[in-house]
Amino acid sequence: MTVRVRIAPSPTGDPHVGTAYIGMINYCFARKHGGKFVLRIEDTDQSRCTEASAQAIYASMRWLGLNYDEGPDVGGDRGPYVQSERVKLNIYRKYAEQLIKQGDAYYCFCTARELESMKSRQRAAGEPIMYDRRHRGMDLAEAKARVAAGDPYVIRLKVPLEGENVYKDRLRKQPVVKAWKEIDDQVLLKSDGWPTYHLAAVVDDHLMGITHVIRAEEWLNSLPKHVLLNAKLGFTAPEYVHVGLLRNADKSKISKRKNPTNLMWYRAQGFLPEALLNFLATLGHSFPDGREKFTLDELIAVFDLDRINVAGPVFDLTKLRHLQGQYFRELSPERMKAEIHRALDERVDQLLPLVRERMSFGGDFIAQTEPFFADTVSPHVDDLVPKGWDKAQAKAALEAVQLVVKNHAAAENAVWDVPSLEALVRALAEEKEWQPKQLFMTLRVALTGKRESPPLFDTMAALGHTKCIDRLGLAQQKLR
RNA sequence: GCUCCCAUCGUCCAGAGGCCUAGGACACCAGAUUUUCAUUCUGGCGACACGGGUUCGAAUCCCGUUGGGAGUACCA
Repeated sequence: MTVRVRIAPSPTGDPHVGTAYIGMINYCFARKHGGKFVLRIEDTDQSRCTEASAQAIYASMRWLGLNYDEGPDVGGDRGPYVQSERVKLNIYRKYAEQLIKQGDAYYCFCTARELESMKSRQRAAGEPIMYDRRHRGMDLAEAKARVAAGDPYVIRLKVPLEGENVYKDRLRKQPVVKAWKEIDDQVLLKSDGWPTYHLAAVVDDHLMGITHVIRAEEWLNSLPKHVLLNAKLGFTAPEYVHVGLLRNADKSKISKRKNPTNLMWYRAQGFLPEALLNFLATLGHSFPDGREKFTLDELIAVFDLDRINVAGPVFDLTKLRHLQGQYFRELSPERMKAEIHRALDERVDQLLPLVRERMSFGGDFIAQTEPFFADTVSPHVDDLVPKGWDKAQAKAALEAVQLVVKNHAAAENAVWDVPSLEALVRALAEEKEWQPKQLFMTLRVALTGKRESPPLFDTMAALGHTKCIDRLGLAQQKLR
């Protein structure tokens, strides 16, 4: 049996680091066993999925070097690899109807409102929250008549009422036991006629000849449904393996509020794909000889699915940065130069509008923008005190602005841009009855170390809040 | 609430009953090298969640407690 594995991301939002993590494991498993690695797009949620997001997934997998043998943009003979296209081929409905015919699924005509009140009643009563199966016993002829009459409906899976599902996940010591009565009669076909994840994934894994489904732990609870679905549909089920979820520092499931989860972010930041992949691989997997820096090919050589850790690892950028440094320093001069150019290009694009009018030669750019690149600036004390002000006043002004700006930066959805900064500082000047001319000069010197600079608020915006706050504080110390 | 999963330094990983006085990496601290910084090197700090079993012997097996996580959608 040749191994066939897949990743099946949903194209909602940015390509996710969790997809890369699971992708890496699947990729290694496939390569290790001379099998195939498939990418399938699961876009059965019509309201949330976008084509742009799918494109971003392809691009980021390619960037990482997680090259799939079959997928939407590379083809393959088990396609199409995008579920929305498969919906149009009527693939899923056929299986849902087969289940109806067999008596393993049924029509349900509950409205969203009905379901909602059912839920709130159960919550109030402290009961488990589940669909109460009110249409499960409906006569099939009657149900079909309602369907024919145009009543909106879904198709639900008939889950056994008693007994339990026992599944041996190769990563866990004990078999996973789950009582059927804990499991809902899952919707298989939605009222829009599209399949839910459960139906689509099981059907496609079968049709695409997937032998091992290696996925995140969040799916463990719905495993019995997938096992049942395979059995009722007469499929030989793939082996299901559940690996730990990536975590935030507080151990919750990794989220973009607490971590950079967007793969495009890493690319934009200049992280090297080798470093990211290496880092991801140290999460949950280890080399028998303890090595922690290795290439993808080296990893494949020793990869062992049974050595994957089930406990969800905390995703901590610190170690990634260390690895990134190692990889970066090993770059050939040519590649390093290319990386530098890339980083520089971005900064030039950002800063050019600020210095454009002050330029006479290309090289002027370096001197003009020096304060933006420097970690710190050293303003001259005399320059910090404009004509008509004394040291104490300049210091008080810097302190006030620093406070205002700090609060602004810490605010929930603050925008660090020119208009908001200008409004902020001008309002302060007005309140304190400070002349903008003098105030702005003090700020300019504090922020850039010079009496001449691009416009103040553009400077602040381009500098970013961390540097602004730091430099405002430093200047105050100079005035003591 | 209910169900399921998990549990070794701050973090990532090693440890498959005696090789464990628990090992490595990152981070942190100290020292050496470096004109400085970074790199590199050396050293230090630092964990088997708790309680019961099983066993001659438990980080390792079992049970319980506690803690954490996930699921509980016509989202995936």
